[in-house]
Amino acid sequence: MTTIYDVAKAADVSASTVSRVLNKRGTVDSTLAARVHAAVAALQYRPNSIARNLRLQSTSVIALIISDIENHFFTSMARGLEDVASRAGYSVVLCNADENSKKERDYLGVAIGERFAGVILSPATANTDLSGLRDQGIPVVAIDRELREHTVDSVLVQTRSAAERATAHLLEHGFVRVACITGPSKASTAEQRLAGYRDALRRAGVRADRTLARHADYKEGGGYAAMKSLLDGPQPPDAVFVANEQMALGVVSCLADRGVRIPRDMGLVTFDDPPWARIVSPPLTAVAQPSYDVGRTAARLLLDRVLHREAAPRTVWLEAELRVRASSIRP
Amino acid sequence: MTTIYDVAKAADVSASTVSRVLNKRGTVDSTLAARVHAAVAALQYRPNSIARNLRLQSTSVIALIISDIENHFFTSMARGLEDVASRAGYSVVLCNADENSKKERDYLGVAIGERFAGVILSPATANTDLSGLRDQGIPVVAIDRELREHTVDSVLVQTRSAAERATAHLLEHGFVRVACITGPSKASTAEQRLAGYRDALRRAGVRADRTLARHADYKEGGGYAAMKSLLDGPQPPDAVFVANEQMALGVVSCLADRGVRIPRDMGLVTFDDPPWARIVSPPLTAVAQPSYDVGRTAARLLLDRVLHREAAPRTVWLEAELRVRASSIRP
DNA sequence: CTGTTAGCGCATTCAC
DNA sequence: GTGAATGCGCTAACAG
Repeated sequence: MTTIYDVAKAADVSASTVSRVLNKRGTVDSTLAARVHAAVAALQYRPNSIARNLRLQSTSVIALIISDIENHFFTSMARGLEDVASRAGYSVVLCNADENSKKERDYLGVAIGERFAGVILSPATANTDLSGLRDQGIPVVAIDRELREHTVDSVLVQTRSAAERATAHLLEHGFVRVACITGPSKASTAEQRLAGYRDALRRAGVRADRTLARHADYKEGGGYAAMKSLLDGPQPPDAVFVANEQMALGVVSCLADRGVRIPRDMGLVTFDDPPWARIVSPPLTAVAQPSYDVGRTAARLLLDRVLHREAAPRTVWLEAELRVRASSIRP
Repeated sequence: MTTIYDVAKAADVSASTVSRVLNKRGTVDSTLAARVHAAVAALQYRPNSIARNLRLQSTSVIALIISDIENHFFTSMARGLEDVASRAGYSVVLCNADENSKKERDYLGVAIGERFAGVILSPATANTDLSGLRDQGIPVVAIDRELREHTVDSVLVQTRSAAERATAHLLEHGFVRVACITGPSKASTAEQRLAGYRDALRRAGVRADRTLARHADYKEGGGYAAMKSLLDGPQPPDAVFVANEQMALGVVSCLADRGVRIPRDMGLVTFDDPPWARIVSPPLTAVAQPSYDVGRTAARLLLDRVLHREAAPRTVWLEAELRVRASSIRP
């Protein structure tokens, strides 16, 4: 492996001069600088970031730890994050924790061990332990899900009120028995969306015992099973509010299998607006989260935090938007 | 920051002993080991991987550089890779090059600088320069797309023959004027899929001047535009073979906008079998790639390569599977 | 079985 | 404006 000393020897200067040239620090005679550049090119020298990081006690890598790589919300967010971060000279690496607290812990361990410049995290549960990062002074921004301890910067979506609007929309369009399929109760988003659903029913004067909710796993299979169980229940719903994209897939699939037509027999609104929501028939009414903006905002908070370590933690709330399509409009 | 020396002092042993205990090397008196563990816990010590990596001249991080994070093929592959790699003690970080050669170069630079243990890459173009990695002795596995220089391990899918089967399938089902929408010509997969399409037409005795192909960008908008251009052409097709998932989205969307019904007015087969292909109406006939297996195989090749640096490069070909659904069957 | 020593590659003092 | 010396935190020789 070629080191800075090899370059120094080839250019007939000292290692310090090579370092100065490459990092544009101090001033170097242009003749020497030219010799250094020539040597670097000739030897194909690549600085060893590991040694550099060790010396500098810092890196320029940001880890994005997400809970589901198949979820469009996260991938779109990754774009927003990367666009901001890379402009500021950081690289972003993505880690898929897969809704699994152990994997999440492992990746947090990597982030600490490798002394990443920062971590952006969609916590698997509200109890995710960030003390390790804090101890090492690694800035964190939590996204999408609320943490029990509100000691870190966060970017959240107004998911409760959006869920309420979505449910109210179904009620306004003549559906009378609206069900809700939400995510695992350990995920704050799942609870928020469920709460918004209940808000809407309450406000519409629906008796509490007529709410019809199911918890599932935020995955396709869970959505399918939950829909099936609703259809087979004593009083099947005539509309359903689904709390994420993957489960919506399962719900649509289940309804098709059972010959239940949307929206005639079953109104449908889903949280998340994946690309395919527009092309299924009928197109799905969806709550679109500002995922790209979540990523950008998270990046900004993180970069701010690097500069102002001691500032009070901030939480930014972003709005979601209801996009009305045919699946929620009675023919 | 607490270092190994802080722990050593607290446990009243030497740094080497701490190192030995933590890395389970050599043998250490159990009394001392207990003291070390206590000190580690008390001080919340986390080894600095950077220093460790510098000393060891190696890391245990594998980079997966993909060309489109929104493509289900890649995310599913990431799972396969991670399942194998993490079992072998490696962490996987994902880098999204976004079909962009510059970003790809940047991430390769990170991988070299950080001395990652290996790189798995879906090359943006066949000319992607891997000499930097080679010079640093970092193992590489190319996936999905063929490189001009066949000097690295590769995992590829038999995409040409699969494309031929898909096209032949349309012809067998009574479609007579089958078009093809493929990806950018710089991507080898796009050329392969186009070649397979042509193979099928040739074998079926269709005159070469009756082939009807469009290059697009592998994205939704490109698929939409290409379909539009086909419909507006002098002799619109009665079926279309689409070369990836994102473009299929655009194609379906375009056909809906134009009131062209699938499969009555237009047969459709798509490469890639995203989850939504089953729930659109009609469900789409699709060429399913063994994406998860591609990931696992790539991981295995990479791990093998770590052990046998000098072995000849291997290329593993995997089969794709045609999944027939309603979109290609004339009513 | 344990401690001392040295060096991984680099950026930064400090002399010159 | 330049070079020699030092240390970031860790592990592998080596010596005891």
